[in-house]
Amino acid sequence: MTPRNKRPLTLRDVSEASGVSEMTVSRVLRKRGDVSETTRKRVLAAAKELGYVPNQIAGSLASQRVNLVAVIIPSLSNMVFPEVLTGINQVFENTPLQPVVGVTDYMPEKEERVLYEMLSWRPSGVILAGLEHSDAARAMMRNSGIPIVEVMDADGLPIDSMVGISHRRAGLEMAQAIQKQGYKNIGFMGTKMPLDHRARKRFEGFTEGLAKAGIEIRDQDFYSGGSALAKGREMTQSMLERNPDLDFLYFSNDMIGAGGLLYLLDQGIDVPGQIGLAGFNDVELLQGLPRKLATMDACRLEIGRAAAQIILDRNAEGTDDEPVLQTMSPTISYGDTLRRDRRV
Amino acid sequence: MTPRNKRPLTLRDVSEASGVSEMTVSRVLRKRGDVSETTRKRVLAAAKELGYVPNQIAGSLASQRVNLVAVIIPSLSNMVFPEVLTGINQVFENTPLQPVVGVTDYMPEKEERVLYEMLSWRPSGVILAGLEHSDAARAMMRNSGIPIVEVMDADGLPIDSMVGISHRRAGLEMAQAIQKQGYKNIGFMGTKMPLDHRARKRFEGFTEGLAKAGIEIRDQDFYSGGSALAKGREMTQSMLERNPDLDFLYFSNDMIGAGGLLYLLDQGIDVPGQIGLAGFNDVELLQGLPRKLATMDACRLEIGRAAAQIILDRNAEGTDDEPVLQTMSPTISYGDTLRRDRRV
DNA sequence: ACTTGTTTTTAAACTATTATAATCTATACT
DNA sequence: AGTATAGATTATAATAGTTTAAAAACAAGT
Repeated sequence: MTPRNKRPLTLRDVSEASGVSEMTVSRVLRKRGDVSETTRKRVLAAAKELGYVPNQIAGSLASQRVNLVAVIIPSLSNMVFPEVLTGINQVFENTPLQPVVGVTDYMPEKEERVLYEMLSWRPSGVILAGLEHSDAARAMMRNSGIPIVEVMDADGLPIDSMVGISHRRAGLEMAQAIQKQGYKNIGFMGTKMPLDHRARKRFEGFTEGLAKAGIEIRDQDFYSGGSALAKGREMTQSMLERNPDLDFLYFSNDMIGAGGLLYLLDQGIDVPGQIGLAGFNDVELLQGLPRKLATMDACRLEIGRAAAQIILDRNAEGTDDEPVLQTMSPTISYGDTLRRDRRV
Repeated sequence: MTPRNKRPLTLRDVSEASGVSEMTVSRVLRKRGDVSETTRKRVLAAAKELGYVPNQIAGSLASQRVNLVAVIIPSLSNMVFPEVLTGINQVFENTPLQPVVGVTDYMPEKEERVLYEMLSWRPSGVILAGLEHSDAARAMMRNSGIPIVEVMDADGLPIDSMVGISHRRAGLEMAQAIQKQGYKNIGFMGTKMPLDHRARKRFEGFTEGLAKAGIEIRDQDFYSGGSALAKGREMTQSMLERNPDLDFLYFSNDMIGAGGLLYLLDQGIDVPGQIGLAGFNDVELLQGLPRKLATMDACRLEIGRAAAQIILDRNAEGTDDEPVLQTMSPTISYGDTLRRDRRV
């Protein structure tokens, strides 16, 4: 094997080992430019023998090109964001581009810090969740001169490109569907809002939708932290103890919705006859529940794919740098917890 | 605001704007070395005015120091790995080090590719899941000259440092606990093994533990892909149809275990009286289930924290580069699905 | 020997940091 | 007051490992 070198290997080492210039080695390893088959083989052999790994730091500095794409999301424990990531990964799979993930924990200051860190690596693009950012963050992105894609939300003005759904509209449509099915005494449960803008917008759309039909939310409750499933159980229990006459519960996400559903089934309550339920996101988890929760697909995979594609296109040669605005339309999945007797 | 510059900003721009040398600007921005308060303020003002973001590429090349730590995990959709990440993040929070995540999808070739990519950025360390890697990957890591920490598994020989639990032992201990409680007709369900070494080791330990008590697994089934919860339901159903006399089901992870639990409760089967259940991982999700699944904590957070700490220590001044080997001991949580009448 | 076209080399970026040198300031001493 | 000197502050020059662009070397065909 290669002896324990103190000094890390450079192009020079490979060039000396193979008897050609550093430049030729560089061209061989990047598969760019013409190199005779003979020298190519020789160089490759030498590189492998030494165990040489190119130094991207130096390469990127010289070429003024970095194959990294900053992906900034609020959380990894939400399952929603990893799925967006999966979409991004799919598109970047066979390209030189590579996503680098940063997590903000829903905190604007942390988003700003992470963004600053990321931009200091001069990435080829930025994909970040949401449209709400600190002034400083916005300024940094505008000044960066690289393509920016804000994802998952379409209610607002993007800095550059945007791919998402209207959460306001999602909430509104769910409200309409619920109301059309004759539910009247409606309770809401969700995350504490100031942090999660998309949840807030859904809630606003929801109340607006109900208001149009002259209905007002009868009870509401918010949580933060802890196991969403467990919170769903607890909150549902206490809400029903407060308001036994509720006939529908709208949850701001599927996890607490699932918790609520499990609680109701436990109690032997008729779903959706006595009480209807709906969540949001269409997470995979729901497939395994005894009854399928009504929900709305957030188009996570598609959003990730579309965002990555925009970055990819923008980095291609000779493209106009026009911002792309893409709004996707989620559809309601009625499942087994939202009556659909009357046609919508 | 700053005009739309074509050329990205450099230290030189800030130095010209503030009338000092580039070096001084560099020192101010890095908060290193002595700079008078007067010039410091002037430089900071100029940098902010211009919207300058330092170029880490150039900085890292010059200083021969990169504040990135490569974290290579098999999957983001497993929830187990994001939690390890959380632990890592906690430790790196207020340090200059920053984790960069790469995903392998449990594929050795992809692991090799990702590792190569990561190493080409000359990170300050590597944290990666598991002890099984391709020869090429192993060679790269040995040659890299940076601290390597293999995590989550302790059954095998690490390249450098190691933090994890013995999955073999975990399986074995669960087997003993089950057998001690008098369960005799035991079924196993899990992921397809060739990909997931840790699941395989648990299984091996489990069968070994049963064998010691003269028990043999009565039925087993493996899945891949799809919603783990749903798979748990389906597999449990079909296994019980095949073998109605089973009195215990051991699942290779909590998610399919939860699926199995929900199915049994649905069917009105007495748990743990008629059939006992156990999973593995102690995922948060379990908190919200109607009955708490017996499981074993995989020490995910602690493992992440310990691994990060090792990298941190190794990067500190004047430290011996001794490999650290750390084996954590998971404990059984009996929950409500594993009898504990007879004391262990 | 003279193009022509391919292959390889040389020299100059790229943007910061490290190390060293130069300058400035304030204090102490004659 | 004048100057030496330590200590603080700032500037200059060299360097990191690659890539880009231009120049040179080489081979083959006429």
